[in-house]
Amino acid sequence: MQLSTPPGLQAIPSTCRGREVLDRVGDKWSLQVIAVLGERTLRFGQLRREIDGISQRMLTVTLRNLERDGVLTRKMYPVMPPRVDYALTPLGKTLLEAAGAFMTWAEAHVEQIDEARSAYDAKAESQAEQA
Amino acid sequence: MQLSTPPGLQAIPSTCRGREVLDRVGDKWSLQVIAVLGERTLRFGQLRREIDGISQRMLTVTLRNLERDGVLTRKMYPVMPPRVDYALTPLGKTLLEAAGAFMTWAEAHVEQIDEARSAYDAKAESQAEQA
DNA sequence: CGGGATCCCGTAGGATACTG
DNA sequence: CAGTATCCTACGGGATCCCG
Repeated sequence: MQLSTPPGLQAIPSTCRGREVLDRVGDKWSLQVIAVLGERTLRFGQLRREIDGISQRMLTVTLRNLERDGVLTRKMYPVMPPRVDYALTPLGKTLLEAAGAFMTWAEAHVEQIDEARSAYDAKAESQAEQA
Repeated sequence: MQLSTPPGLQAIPSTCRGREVLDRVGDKWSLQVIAVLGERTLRFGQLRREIDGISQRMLTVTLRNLERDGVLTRKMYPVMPPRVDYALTPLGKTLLEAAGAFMTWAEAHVEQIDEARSAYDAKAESQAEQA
């Protein structure tokens, strides 16, 4: 499946190793973690409080995966009580920018999507009552 | 959680209605459907054949969702055998471009991520055998 | 051909409890 | 504080069969 990019349209490279990346970063929490770490280095508990609704389990899992992918670093201080700092790597920062551009698109069009959704649902409903 | 965009880093707008969009388009098949439709209008069966591994069920639900969101149009011809054409809307084309930029980033860095992963796993393994 | 209806399963991810 | 360990459920998504 080779894409012959039509004029004016950027193709999604469909060798699609890119999907693997999306599988990793497209989950429920990764982008939000990356977003808040884009601001500054944070500790575990700070992340937990900044990211609304995340469980400590999912925060741990998400952080481990992103660390494994080289997106962020984990720095542990052997003190009591324990302290761990998380920060984006250079790779993570480029990811933030790339994803940010997409999320900006999403923000810009979410309203338009809502309208399309309402219109679709209204039409579907009016057709349902004909039965 | 308001983001004060640090210098040089594009923030992910964390009002994060954008997550809803990602929830929709970040699933297993949506981007691939959008990608192949970026080339040209296609019929159901053509889509099915172009997108490797998709089941007809998932193709149907994916198409319905994207139609509902105003990303693509569904045109039915009342003939026998049935014929249905799918095409991107203008909204869908802007989505393709935004997502394409992100996927391009993913393609560009997937190798770097693989390396990070290998390094991480190797280190984790060497630490495991110390126990 | 282009689906809808069912059945079924794996897994992402939430809640809770315990630990160094 | 920053996790790890279990348990449990909802749901994404595959396989299969049927229908206009």
